[in-house]
Amino acid sequence: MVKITDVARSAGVSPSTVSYVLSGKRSISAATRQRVEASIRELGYRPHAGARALASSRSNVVALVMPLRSGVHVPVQMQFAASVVTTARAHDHDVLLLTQEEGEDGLRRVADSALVDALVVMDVQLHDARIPLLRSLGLPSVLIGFPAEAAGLTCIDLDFTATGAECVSHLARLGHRCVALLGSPPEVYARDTGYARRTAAGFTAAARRYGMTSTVLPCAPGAPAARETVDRLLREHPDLTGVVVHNEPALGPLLEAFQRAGLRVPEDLSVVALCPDELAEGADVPLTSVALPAAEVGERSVDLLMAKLAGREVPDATLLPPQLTERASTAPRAHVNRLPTSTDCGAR
Amino acid sequence: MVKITDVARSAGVSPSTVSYVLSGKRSISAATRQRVEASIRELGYRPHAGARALASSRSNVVALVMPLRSGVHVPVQMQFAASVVTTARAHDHDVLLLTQEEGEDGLRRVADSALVDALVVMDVQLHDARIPLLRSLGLPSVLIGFPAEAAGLTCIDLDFTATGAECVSHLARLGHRCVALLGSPPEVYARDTGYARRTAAGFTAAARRYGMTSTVLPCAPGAPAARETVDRLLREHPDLTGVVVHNEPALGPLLEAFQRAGLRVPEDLSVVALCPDELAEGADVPLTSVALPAAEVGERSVDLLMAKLAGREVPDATLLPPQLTERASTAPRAHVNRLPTSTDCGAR
DNA sequence: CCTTCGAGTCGAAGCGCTTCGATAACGGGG
DNA sequence: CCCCGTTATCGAAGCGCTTCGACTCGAAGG
Repeated sequence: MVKITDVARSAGVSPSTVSYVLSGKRSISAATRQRVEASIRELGYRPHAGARALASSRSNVVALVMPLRSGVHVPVQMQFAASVVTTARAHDHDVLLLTQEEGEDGLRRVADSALVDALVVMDVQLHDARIPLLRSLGLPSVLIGFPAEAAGLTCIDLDFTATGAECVSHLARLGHRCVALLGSPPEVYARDTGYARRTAAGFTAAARRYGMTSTVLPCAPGAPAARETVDRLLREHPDLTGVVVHNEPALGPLLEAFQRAGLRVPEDLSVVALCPDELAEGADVPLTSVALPAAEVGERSVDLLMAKLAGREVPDATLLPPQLTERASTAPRAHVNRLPTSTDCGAR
Repeated sequence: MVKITDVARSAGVSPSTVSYVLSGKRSISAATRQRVEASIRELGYRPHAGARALASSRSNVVALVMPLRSGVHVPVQMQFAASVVTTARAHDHDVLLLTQEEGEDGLRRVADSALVDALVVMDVQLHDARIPLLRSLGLPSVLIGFPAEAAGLTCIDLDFTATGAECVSHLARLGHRCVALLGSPPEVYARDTGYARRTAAGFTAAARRYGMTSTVLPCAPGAPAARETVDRLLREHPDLTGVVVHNEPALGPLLEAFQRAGLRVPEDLSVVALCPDELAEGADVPLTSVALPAAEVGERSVDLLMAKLAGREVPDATLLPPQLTERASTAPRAHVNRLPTSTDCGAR
């Protein structure tokens, strides 16, 4: 193994000079720098990560805590992870993979042993047991998702409130007057998930602004439940012409249930989905949708982390604006003129 | 930060004794051990990973090289990753996540900087550029998949030859006499993928053993290509009653094409798929299938790695036996008595 | 002309841990 | 009773790097 003293000898300088060439923390004359860099290349020198971590108390590794078997759409998670790794590498950091199951002990372990400098925690719940720990750990961290008590923590996610609103706007621009949000199963609203409520809030508020009739209906998984939900919806709102579906597993069954109820998409019913683009594109009628921008979330979270590591101030909350992609499942409300303001709707 | 000298002082022993309690590399009296362990717990001591790595030249981290954006079924990759992380943790190791894109430089980097002790490399191609590097790196590694020149490398994968054979056996037991393997697109066979050929070889050999008529047909992705393949297959083999599909993206289109051609599954045609269980279960007619045992591959690869790290000898090749799960898509050939040997077919 | 300052370099002191003798205490065989 | 082999423990020497203070040298300022 070639070490810093070998490089130093070969370049005719002291080890500390080599170190300063590498870190840039002190000025080095151009001539020396070049000699050192040549020696490094020639010898194929790579600093020993452990030694470096010990001396500098920086490991240049960030932990990524992933829900490795959860229900969240897995390709989206992958995209996120890929983006985290790529961005971290761009900042000269590596990524240590932790599973959700390791839990609080795992976080404490990697933090206390100085294995990592910082943490990215995915899939944060409203009342997440890890929150107090993260506060006390003394390592910079970024959370994907917003817990109930987010003050002092750095959190990032899609802006679900704006997403709910954006879907309504889109339908409003198409002339729809009566819309519904088909959301997660009831237990999700009750449970620890902030995004469901925020979407609903944005949806409802926007509908009120537009003077539209709106409902929010939870929807259990499974085809029978979907049929039931649809039946009830159409019974209670016979003039419904637009729905927003924020429930990935129920999406297919719901669409089928609408079809079975005699509604064609988009002629009789416009549908906006909150789901990955692949899913929206793959549907029988390609769906107008808002996707979770996983790659961007990953990149931004690492950027935030690096800023914190550099001692810079970062905002507590980062909300990414929704991007609605118009596809075939939404159309102007039949027999109604499009509103005069109707324009392109955000598909970029 | 609490360090080993703190523990030593608190327990009234020397730092080296604490170290030996932790590592078990020298005998320690029960009394001393207990005092030390109590101090460790009391102070919440965690060895500094960097210091440990420096002194012991062991980082207790393994690298996992993943194709983070590839075409392989993503949930299967996730399952694999989860299994690797969990198993590694059980051996007191952590997992560093690398992307395929980091390539050879990435491997060299983490190896030379002693960031990791060992490597798990997924998605190994027949002529993988990383093979020579892995040989020269001096770190233990395990490859998922078999390169052309595997001698001296530790490789593990599903036994695709046996898989091809097992599918044929299943069909044979059901009385089928004329079968086809619908495989990957032509370029995959030409290109760098060992498993496609091995499946085909096992398939063909088994068919010969059973005295069956058999064909292997590549299949391009997309519905039109699927229809074309099916048309050709039925034209050339009018008495075909069983097919094995080893091509995940083409699976749906192929099934549709068969239906369109007037063949009902399983009444007119028995279908065996090589695909994840979820996909097989989710099909209109649940498919008899052989799944890639991702969790087991992950666990076994880490076990192999740990054995190598411990200096034990391990087999070069580990081939996991296929597990065929019988579902609704295969049935006895119509108007033909089941073979007398017909029994339960391997669904466990 | 002497001081001051910054740029550039070096030497040495650790960072927290492991590990290799060395040492001591203690039985047991000759 | 002495020597030897265990067993249990300690002290010290690093592991390879970063970083801090100190030093030198030349240029700029008074």
